[in-house]
Amino acid sequence: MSHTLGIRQAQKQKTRQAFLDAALALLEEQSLSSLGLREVTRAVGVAPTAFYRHFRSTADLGVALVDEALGSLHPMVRTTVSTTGDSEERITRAVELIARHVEAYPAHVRFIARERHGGVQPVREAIRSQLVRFAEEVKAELAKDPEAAGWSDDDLLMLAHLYVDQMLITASLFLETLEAPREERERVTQLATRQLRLISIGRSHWRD
Amino acid sequence: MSHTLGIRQAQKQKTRQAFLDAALALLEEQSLSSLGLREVTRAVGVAPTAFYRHFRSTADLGVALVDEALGSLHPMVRTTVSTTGDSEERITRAVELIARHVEAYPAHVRFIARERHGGVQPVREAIRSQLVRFAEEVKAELAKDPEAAGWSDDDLLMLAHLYVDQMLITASLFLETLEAPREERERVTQLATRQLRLISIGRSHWRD
DNA sequence: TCATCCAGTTAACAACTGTTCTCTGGAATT
DNA sequence: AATTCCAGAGAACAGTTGTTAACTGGATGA
Repeated sequence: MSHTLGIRQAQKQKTRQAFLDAALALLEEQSLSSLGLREVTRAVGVAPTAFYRHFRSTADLGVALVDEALGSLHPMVRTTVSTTGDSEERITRAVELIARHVEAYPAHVRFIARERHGGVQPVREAIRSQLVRFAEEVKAELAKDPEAAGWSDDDLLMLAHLYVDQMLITASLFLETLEAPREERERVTQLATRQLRLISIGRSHWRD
Repeated sequence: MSHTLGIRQAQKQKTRQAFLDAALALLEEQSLSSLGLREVTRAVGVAPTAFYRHFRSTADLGVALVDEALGSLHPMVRTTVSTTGDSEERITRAVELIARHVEAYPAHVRFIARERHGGVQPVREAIRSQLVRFAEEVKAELAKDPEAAGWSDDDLLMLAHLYVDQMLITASLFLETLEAPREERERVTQLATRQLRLISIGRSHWRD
């Protein structure tokens, strides 16, 4: 059910996407709070005033970038944590999936890591609410596991947050090794795997 | 052995500290990469050119702030992780210490959390190297514990990094609840405590 | 006491910023 | 075919930015 957009709407979405792409590129070497409106329009090749047709401010643009970077990631997270295979299998699968994602969308990952605690409040809030959603989804998957028998809701959510934070830490570690020899990337893989393994062990002995 | 500084050097250090304080205050609502030199001098109440007598650039100032925020924290971390009391006792002690520190130096903590993945490379590097030092120190303390028998150096460092990252996550959580009712702060305390407990359980079953 | 030093000042520079108002030309609607 | 709509352009605004050069006056060391 794809409703064909008019020529006008299509062009508008195209320029809007150009804004997002240009901003993301510029944000590899600075923070959102120093990103200028004119800077972005210059990179897109458009008049400064055109910016206002799409965004109220650079903060607004930032919120849109959060949606682009995290919005489409929810199904992926769900299926990754889903209960197929044994613990060790799931861990290596998760770490590899993070590595692939960082390689495929480095700018998105960098943006999220940078602005999660960055200087623009609405963007921080947008990221925070997405991460809370992730944690809730992970919790829902964890609850399906037979190992979760006897776990309180609070404890499940606690573990889910631990996993989500660990995911972000691992992603930003991979980011740093993007231009490093694969020996370094292997080291990060091993580290993240063992950290997840330790958490997994703690999980299986929690009820004691 | 305190060598009395001349009037001149004393004044210089005083204004330098005024720069650091003013910058830290301004950085509560923005990132370092958007902090202007004139903005800082205006806040200090001094001519723009005076800035160059102390720092080459705002990035340089940022590195100095990293030292101020983390440099004096090493002994505290050492004694916190040190092996006195049982596991549960150490955990509650650590969480409370983090809470106190965030309350006492919120701006420092915010600065570190913000600029750890921020847009200024030299500052990121400075923070990274300090965190590596923390991890090494935590590792050294962990090694003293009888529970560390049979642990490889790599595994000890892996656990140490897990603790350091967890420390930062907890600190930034407390930061968000600074102006919230103490009910919220209590919730964060409980969450952080249980996460550390789970890690601790994983640690004690690691050798299996 | 006198010459040196140097933290902070003053003035000026070209370049840049966000935002407003007015205009245009092609798509969309009637 | 005639009218409305609206994404983007153009020009102008008052303020801001980092950096340079030449200066002042009080602390410093001979």
